[in-house]
Amino acid sequence: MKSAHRRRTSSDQISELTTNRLSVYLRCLSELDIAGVQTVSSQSLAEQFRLNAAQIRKDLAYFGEFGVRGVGYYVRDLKRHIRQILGLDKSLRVGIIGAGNLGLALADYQGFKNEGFEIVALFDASVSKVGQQSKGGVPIYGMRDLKRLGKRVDIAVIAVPVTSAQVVADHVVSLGIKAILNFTPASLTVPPNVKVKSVDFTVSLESLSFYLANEAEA
Amino acid sequence: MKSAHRRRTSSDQISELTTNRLSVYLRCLSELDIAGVQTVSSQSLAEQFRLNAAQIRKDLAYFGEFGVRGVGYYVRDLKRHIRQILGLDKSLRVGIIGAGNLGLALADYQGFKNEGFEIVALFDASVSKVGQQSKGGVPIYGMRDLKRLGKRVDIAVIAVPVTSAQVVADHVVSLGIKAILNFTPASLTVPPNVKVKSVDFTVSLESLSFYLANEAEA
DNA sequence: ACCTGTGAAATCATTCACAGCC
DNA sequence: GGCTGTGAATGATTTCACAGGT
Repeated sequence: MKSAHRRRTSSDQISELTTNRLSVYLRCLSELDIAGVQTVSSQSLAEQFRLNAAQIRKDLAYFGEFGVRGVGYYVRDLKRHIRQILGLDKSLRVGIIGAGNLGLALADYQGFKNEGFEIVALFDASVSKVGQQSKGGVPIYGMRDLKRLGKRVDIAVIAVPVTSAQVVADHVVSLGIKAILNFTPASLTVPPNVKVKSVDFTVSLESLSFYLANEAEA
Repeated sequence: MKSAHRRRTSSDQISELTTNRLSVYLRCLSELDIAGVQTVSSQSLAEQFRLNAAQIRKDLAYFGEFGVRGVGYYVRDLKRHIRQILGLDKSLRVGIIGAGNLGLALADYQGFKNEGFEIVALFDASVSKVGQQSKGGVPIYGMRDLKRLGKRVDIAVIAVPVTSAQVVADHVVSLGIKAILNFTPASLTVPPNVKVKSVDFTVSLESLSFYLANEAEA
């Protein structure tokens, strides 16, 4: 092919399903790289997570032609490209709001540091927690300090009680933060230029409950 | 309509997107119930989470005709129905494997107890943790005890390091547990009659990173 | 007047299947 | 022979739009 590949413009909308899979591919590529594997085919990648090989090729093709016909993809190369696509080439700073059990656990979660996220701070409304730090050494600030330190935060993680979630979200938005990872079950309202991703444990558990009640006739 | 509604049989496959939304509707209905609201229309439910009203009606219609034309849905009634559909009318027992930061945080997470899940135990391989308990009082057992107590567990939550995730999953499956909530980034392999739901924090964060890098030109 | 339940249409996502290249 | 990139086909999900009931 004569590089008829049209560079993706920002008006093309990439599905979130695609970007989620890119994350998964990336993790797999990192493992392959560590294992010293040089090249990988969409076929063998697909087998790792019961996915369709064409889907992997298509996901990648949105962003460029990274493969070599007859060979597959060069692991290092593809890894580098995906990191760049996902914006992981520059380190992102994460602030966690809510230093309860969950917030503290997230602050020390190793998976984040690995891919270049930097947990810069915890914030909590409780005076007794301010000045403390997580086991892993992430300092806890008061909510007042959020205004001052917010400029240093690219992604806000909300791990407060559900009743304060919207207030916290509003605050975070007012500081110009454009990305929120929401661990509360609240359905947050934010302006259109702010992105919220929600992780809802209860929904996940209830989905399993449904399965047990309806489809697990084993 | 003359109740031409065909009862759903177990061979109909309900999409997971639908069951996830049922969870969300349920939470909303609980709030409305507490607020003393008696009836609600699909329209007003839809506005709460920027969803389409027809979608809500369709989700519910898979399971029966719960609404009243011209009126909407009776909040209590619908709440009871959804709880039954999701299997939440019987209390489910949850065992958490891995008593690290995350496992301990999950054990004490209030959201679970609220909808009738019972966290019966934590399990950990570290001898020093066995015999301890979470702040909220969930006891920590050794991995050996899993065999004995596994019969009392309907849903296994995996919150161990990624390297042991598959081993733990195999173990859990061998005990006859049919539902797993996986908090590790591992892509678990299980028999077809076992359901795995995965919560992957890194994927969520990276999805936000992609947004910041590509679509946040605000 | 208002609201549900549901076919039909539209949209979105995945998979197939094959030309083109190594 | 093996593998990518991609149009075309299929499948899944959402939305529209309206008949029918209160």
